[in-house]
Amino acid sequence: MDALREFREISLGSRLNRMSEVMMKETQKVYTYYGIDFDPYLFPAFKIISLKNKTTNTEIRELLNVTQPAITQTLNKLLKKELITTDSNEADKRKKNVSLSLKGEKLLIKMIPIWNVIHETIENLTTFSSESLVAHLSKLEDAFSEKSMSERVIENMKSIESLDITIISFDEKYADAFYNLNLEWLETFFYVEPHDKEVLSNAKSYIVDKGGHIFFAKDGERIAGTVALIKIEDNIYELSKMAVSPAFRGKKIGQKLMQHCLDFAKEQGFTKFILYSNRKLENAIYIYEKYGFKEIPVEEGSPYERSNIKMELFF
Amino acid sequence: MDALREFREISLGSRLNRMSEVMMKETQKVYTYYGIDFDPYLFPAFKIISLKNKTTNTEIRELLNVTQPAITQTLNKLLKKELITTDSNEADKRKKNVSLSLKGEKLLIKMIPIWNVIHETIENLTTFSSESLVAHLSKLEDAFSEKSMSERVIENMKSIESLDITIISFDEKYADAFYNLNLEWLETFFYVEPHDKEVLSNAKSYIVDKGGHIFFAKDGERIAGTVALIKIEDNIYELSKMAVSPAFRGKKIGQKLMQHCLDFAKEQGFTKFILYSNRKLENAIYIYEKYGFKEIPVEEGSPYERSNIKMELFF
DNA sequence: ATTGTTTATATAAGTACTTATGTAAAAATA
DNA sequence: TATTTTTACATAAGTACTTATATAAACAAT
Repeated sequence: MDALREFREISLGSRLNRMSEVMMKETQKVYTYYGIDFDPYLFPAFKIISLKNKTTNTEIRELLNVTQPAITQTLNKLLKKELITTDSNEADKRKKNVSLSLKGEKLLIKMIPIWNVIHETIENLTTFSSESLVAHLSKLEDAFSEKSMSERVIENMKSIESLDITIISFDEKYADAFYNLNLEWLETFFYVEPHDKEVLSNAKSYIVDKGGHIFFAKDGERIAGTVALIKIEDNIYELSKMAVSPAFRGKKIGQKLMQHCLDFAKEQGFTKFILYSNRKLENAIYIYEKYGFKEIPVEEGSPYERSNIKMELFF
Repeated sequence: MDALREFREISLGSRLNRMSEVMMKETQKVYTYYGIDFDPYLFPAFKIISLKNKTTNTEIRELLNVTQPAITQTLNKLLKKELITTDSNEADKRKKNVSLSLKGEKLLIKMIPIWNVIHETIENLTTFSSESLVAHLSKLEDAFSEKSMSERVIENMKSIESLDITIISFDEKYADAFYNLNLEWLETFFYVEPHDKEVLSNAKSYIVDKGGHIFFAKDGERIAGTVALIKIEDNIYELSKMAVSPAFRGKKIGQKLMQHCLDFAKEQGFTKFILYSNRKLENAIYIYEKYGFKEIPVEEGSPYERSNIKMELFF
């Protein structure tokens, strides 16, 4: 029995604190495993310094919404580890410029792939439809008690290294995989409409035969994920039906499929991608933006009930 | 701009920690507003002690999943505030029994309605459909930056104090309300036994069909509270199953229900009410005494495990 | 019965924040 | 221009946890 869970919303503060500590400790384990001398508590400040190139105590404080002494102490720890350098600002002698040191930049390069996998691992465990914050927390706690966060991250790191992902075009023998992957994804987030099943179970006639393309990410003979490019008009395609198998989540399959679509588009001389999504899917939209998609107005009578955002990307 | 939000899942640990601190600080403000000398960090341990009646360091530690020294330190703080008492366990001298002190029980009674409103306030803000944990967190942060948690709680406390209550007799359509109100009440103070659920979910056959009565306090269409008169013998009834919805506490719903029962008893020519309660429920007992109930010895084999006081009132 | 192990609690020291306050430079004001 | 106020950062002390370790009682093994 877990009292903080039983108490639900009234003990949310204590429970968030406990979860925070678990995550910090687990992140520390990952760093230790990869022989990295870094402290998860230093992450937010270190990340900001790496992004800003040159910054100050006050600027970091404003970005993180913590107190100024907290930043001073954090910077002192980073200085002690020789990960940053400071010099006094000539224009305003009260200020102290903060930048990454050479050692800091080297560490950054080592940590970025780990951060990416941590991000994907947590995203994978916390992205699903839920009716309350405590339910989301419970699911994450359950996942971590089944297999710890550090174990999951290390496992994902390894499988990313050992996976041999190849991207192939549509083949009728993978039609079932296309249906199952997409249905699983749809059911996680939306109510599946009959039309969805109709399209997914007749992918060839609805997509390929109409000038579109379907790709699969394969690891050996296992299908890891899929994506479709639906022809809108010459050289304009809709990016759609992207789904990654639960067993392959947190392993950058989505990025690989996306990258393949972008490469394919350039090779074929496409001029534009569009896509429809839902604002609820914050994480997905965040990734689309990272690849350069920009939001545009949704037209009247858009093809999907559940879509309330449209994006485009020009090549 | 808020960097922890921008960093999304990768800074989830730091972000949970920040949110936890906000909630603790805001809860402290609510206690201060109501002149209550209590510390939100003590809540989980205090709540467990109040539920368990008699417990130990190790038992609390197991329920909260923190380290044992954390509990020792928390108990020391509660002792210093004189909210708990300890005595050594005779059967096992390593153990220390922990219970609420009289002062602790009095504070508990004062805090319960506040906890209920805090619970409802947070529940209202965190119960909605969302696709990811960070989206849920963002929504809560947005809500708190628009109007702080303490302001919301105090506002809710006040709005509860302006209602139009009417009393009605049992109706099958309110059977669920009868069950939920009583269960919620039981869970606040005791561990619920299977027999409780059996009676509560079959109120008509256990109470009404055996010559008893059930009343509800309504505010518009919202059920605010309930009470039952269980027939013991002709003209002698047990006052029982009184429960007030958390959202309606602190508005004298209990007194209104009690007054209705007394009026009803005189009208019907009843000769006596009896009731069973627990000494922990000081406020309730105080109110019973105000209405003229006098304590009498509890008979052997009284119907409720948790009862340690019996009272009667002649008309 | 003796000895080693486990259990229940306490104590000490460390950490990552906090609040409170100090100091020097810059900006505002009179 | 002189004085006051604000800003940028540092330092000190407190807090709510943690890990490491101590102590005494209970239990298990021989």
